[in-house]
Amino acid sequence: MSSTSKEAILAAAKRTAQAHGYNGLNFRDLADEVGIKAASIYYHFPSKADLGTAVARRYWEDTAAALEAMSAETPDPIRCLRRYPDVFRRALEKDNRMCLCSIMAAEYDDLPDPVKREVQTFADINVAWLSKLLSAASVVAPEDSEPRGRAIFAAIAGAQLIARSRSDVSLYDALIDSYRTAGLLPA
Amino acid sequence: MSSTSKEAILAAAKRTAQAHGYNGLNFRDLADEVGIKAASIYYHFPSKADLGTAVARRYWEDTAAALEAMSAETPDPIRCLRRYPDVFRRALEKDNRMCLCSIMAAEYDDLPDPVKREVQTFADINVAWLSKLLSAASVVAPEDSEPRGRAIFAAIAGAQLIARSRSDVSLYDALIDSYRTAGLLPA
DNA sequence: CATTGCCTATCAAGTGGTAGATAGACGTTG
DNA sequence: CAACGTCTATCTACCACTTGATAGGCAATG
Repeated sequence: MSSTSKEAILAAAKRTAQAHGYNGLNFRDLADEVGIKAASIYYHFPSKADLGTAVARRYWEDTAAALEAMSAETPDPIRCLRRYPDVFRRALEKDNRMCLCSIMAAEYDDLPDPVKREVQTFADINVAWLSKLLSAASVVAPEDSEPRGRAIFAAIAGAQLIARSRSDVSLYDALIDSYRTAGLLPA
Repeated sequence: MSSTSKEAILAAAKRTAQAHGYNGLNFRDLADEVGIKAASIYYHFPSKADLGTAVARRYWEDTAAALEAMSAETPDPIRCLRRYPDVFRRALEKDNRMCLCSIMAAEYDDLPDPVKREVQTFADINVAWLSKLLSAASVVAPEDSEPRGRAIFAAIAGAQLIARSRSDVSLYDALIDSYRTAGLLPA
């Protein structure tokens, strides 16, 4: 079997990065968690930048798959859109973590360029998914679906950020609720 | 005059932290920027945690003053609320920086407790100011003004975060625009 | 016997923090 | 006035530790 280690490294790095960001990643702790030595990580990832890129790419790939699964499972676009905030809620539930790409957006200046690109792709796939469903649900005019999708994505990222700064998932719920009341999210 | 250095350190630390966060602060670079030696910073701030706390406190104090000035200058609450997003826009204009407290919210797990408290206070004063004006402007029912204030604050923080990840101020403007269209912000 | 996957050992750079010295300003006191 | 002690603000010189990264070796597998 080729490298179960590689997958384990990716998984551990993802968890750590969701709590401490790209800068919070370090090879020693990562290796400890996986059960190998720090130097061995270099066998699988030639540099920290490569590891960071792989983690961020895997993250949006997984998210894209999860979103596709969600819209397959819930064909009604309005009901499906209603479930979208749950995706971001789950990170908070799991030890007050964040969306990997939000935390990396905050570190933007310190990110290697390839990592930046993956972070942007994450935003792109979210906005694309949202705007497709907004369009399908006729929540907004088709030409407004992309800006609205972007707005929803940004607002939810913000809600997660603020809720995290209080370690309070219920604050996240309250914010999503307010977005609905205000008309940003379909009620 | 007692320590112009202390003020210079605070100012430099604020600038750096708005781009690289609390973890991005380091005494050598800070000292270089101010024109003193790293060890000398310890004369003014006994530890990095103390420096971070002082920076964050100063930040919300300045913000509170700016918000008060704004509502004094623009008595009409609706017009004043319209100006609120400008406060966060200015950070992006200045070399793609962020609100200090948003970037620190992302680093939440690595923050000393006193710093966390200052970060939360920043959110508090913003929400209080917003909900006061929302109430005065009768945008929402008085009992809904606080949740709505929170929602606006979170959404704007999110817009700043996303715009930063693209180094694109015009994206921020577009997001604020969408918030207005959607009804989150008074149009 | 070459490749795979991991190891030990080490490095250079950078980190927050400490110890102790110094130079000048200031006020008090003989 | 001059000598003294003290306070302020800074310095030089370290230290212990962490970081990403490299070199080279070792055992198993096919």
